[in-house]
Amino acid sequence: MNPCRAEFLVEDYDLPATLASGQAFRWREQDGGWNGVIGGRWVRLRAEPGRIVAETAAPVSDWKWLRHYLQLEVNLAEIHGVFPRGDEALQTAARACAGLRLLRQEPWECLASFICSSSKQISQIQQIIALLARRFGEPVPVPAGQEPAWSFPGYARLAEVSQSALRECKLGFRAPYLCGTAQKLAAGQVDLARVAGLSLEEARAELLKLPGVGMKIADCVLLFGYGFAEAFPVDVWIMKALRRHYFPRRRVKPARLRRFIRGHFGPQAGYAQQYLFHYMRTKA
DNA sequence: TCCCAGGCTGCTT
DNA sequence: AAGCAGCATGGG
Repeated sequence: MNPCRAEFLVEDYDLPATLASGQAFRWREQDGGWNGVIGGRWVRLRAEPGRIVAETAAPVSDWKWLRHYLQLEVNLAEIHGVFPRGDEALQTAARACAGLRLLRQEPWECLASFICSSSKQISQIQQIIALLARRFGEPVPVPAGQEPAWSFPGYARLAEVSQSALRECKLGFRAPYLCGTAQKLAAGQVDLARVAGLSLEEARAELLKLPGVGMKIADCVLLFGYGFAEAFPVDVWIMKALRRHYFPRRRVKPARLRRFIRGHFGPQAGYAQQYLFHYMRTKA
């Protein structure tokens, strides 16, 4: 098995911040690089000045899948350019998060990951996802000397797994959610491929049919898995940021908050959300 | 020991 | 529509 290597010229790409910002949960830092699995391929990424160096275990002839995952073609300046002008809090967060990008993940893995995420810290989500892959995924080739790695199990596989087996992967009360969602997908009651072609509202409604999926998790999948740029996941950190910057010492009702988000952040609300989230979590 | 974590569900008001 | 307990598990 010949390892394979490629270089991608990038401007304005903060790889560590991107891979560790709570969007994806399979990246591990090792010796100054990041090891992960994308779509059944082991990948190691390393940031160098002006470029990203990628190594795989298996030969690769077309790197389109990685360019897409990393969203290399996205122009961050254009995105920042449509943020609301007078919003100093957002501008500050965006400057502090320069080079942080939204990844484009496989929808099922993204969905399953965020079902596991509810009321968990990022480090614990990483542990859960690692346990699921090791136990139910398929081994993937890795270069000599590297830790073994597994693909993320498909929903058909998880649909035949017992809740107690999932609880052994530390899912806790989320076990029936992941189980139920996998079974519903396996039964064809929701089609993840079809979601990509729907409007934001229709797509969200479709995901909300799945057990364990509420507004927050649905918007995470819409943003990180499907690239709906206006999706705006609201978790406890974003709530803190919104209250601090936009509703100081006032109590905000959920309906009003949703209206504010829709009206204020604009067509790239998802990026705005990620910057506010990352800034609040790491720098504020 | 206590509080909290990239929440959702079902029940009450 | 809004508020809230309960749900596992582990970090700080």
